[in-house]
Amino acid sequence: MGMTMDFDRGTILLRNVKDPLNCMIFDPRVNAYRAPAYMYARIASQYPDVEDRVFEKSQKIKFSHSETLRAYQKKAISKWKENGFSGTIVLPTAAGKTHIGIEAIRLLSNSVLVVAPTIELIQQWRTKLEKVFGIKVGQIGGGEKTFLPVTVSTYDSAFLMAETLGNKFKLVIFDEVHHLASDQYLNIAKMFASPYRLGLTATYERTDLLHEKLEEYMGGKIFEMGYEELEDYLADFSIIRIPVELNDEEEEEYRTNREIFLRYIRRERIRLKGPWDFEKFIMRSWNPEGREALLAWRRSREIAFSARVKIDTVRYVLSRHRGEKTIIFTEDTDTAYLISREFLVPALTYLTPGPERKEYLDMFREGKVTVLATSRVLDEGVDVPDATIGIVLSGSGSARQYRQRLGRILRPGSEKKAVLYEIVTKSTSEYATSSRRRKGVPNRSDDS
DNA sequence: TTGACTCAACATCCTTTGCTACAA
DNA sequence: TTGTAGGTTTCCATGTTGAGTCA
Repeated sequence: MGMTMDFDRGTILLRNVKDPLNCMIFDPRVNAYRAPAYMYARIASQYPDVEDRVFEKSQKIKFSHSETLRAYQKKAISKWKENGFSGTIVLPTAAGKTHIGIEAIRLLSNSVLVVAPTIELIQQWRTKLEKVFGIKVGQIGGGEKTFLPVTVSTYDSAFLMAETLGNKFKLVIFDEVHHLASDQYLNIAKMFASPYRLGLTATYERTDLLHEKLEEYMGGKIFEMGYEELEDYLADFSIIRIPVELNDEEEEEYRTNREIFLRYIRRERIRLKGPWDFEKFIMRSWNPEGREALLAWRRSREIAFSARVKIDTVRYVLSRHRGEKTIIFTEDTDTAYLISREFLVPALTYLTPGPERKEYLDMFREGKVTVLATSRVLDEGVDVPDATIGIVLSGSGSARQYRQRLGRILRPGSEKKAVLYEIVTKSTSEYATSSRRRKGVPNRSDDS
């Protein structure tokens, strides 16, 4: 009796195993060994004589198209090849990650699933792939369930259908692969048998360090290039931090609230150091004092975010760049709408319905409006027309968000010098937050 | 198909000096 | 002695999105 290998709802089922590997667990219900599907390639190479029924007989697809790649893109691809067609490539937003994906697909000429976080992104991939290869591309997610040898899908749908999709694609490409590291989505990587894997992102590292888990499933980071090395291709840019002062009233209120918060954590001996410590604080705050401290912290943050003087500073910056395309980023929706009312510009938040969003973005592209106020919606995923000026009015300490926002004003081939302004309230915790997020981003700042 | 809901998942949320037990 | 690591598995709130349901 020869050994056989089948795909069974996200696992590999192995029968007649003589010497099982560590990753295999005996399942008495079916009298066979099981291993997570992602181990497929490793198992297959361990047992050359196995009868492999995991994938349907391989359907080589001919993709007649060759991309002309830039030098660094070629290098990235060859690294991926050297690594056995697996691993993650890290490139800034504007560096043409799609081209790399297309080249990867052409290279393997096999069934492929492209996974991306939003419907908009998978549609972009779909359109692009259909155009480049001249084929029909399937889509799973966003109300569709058409399954073809080349298919795009959202993370959500790929997760929901991993049991049935896991043995259909030899290659999986994860766009914005840092999402894959989260709890549920990681199951996609585990339940897919695909031996070839490509991750793409501009921001691999996560503050919660979960990206370390991607090593096992995606083959780790194999190529990285930052903004500095891309200089030749990108618009010239600079970063200017503008410190502003709270007015007396705000200062007073900020202090009061800050005190309440600090007093509590000092008394409870809560240290806020790592990214998980804040969770602990929340967990331990199931009491009136804790709640009060939490609310106070929230209030103080709010004050720093929406300081009156920031509005005036925005006015000043706008006057210096009249007519240039400008995006104003905020952390909360209220401030985005405040800016919208104050300067009579459109505001884009998660509350803005789809068609309206499109309309605003079109107007911005055509230059009918030159200023957009937005919360976090434009941070990732959406195809935003190029802007040359960015104003970060408030933001989190996330380096990812910061880079993404910077990426919004750094499109290749642009002649104009791009400027990112950061308006930060002095003597509040916002200053530290600002420094935290700047880690790993080229330091081209002049504080003024 | 659209449009409204609801629900679930994800991401961020931080900066400082205090205590205790253990390892080097 | 001096340094350093250090247990709750979950979720105060807000923002954002995708999937699913039902009219």
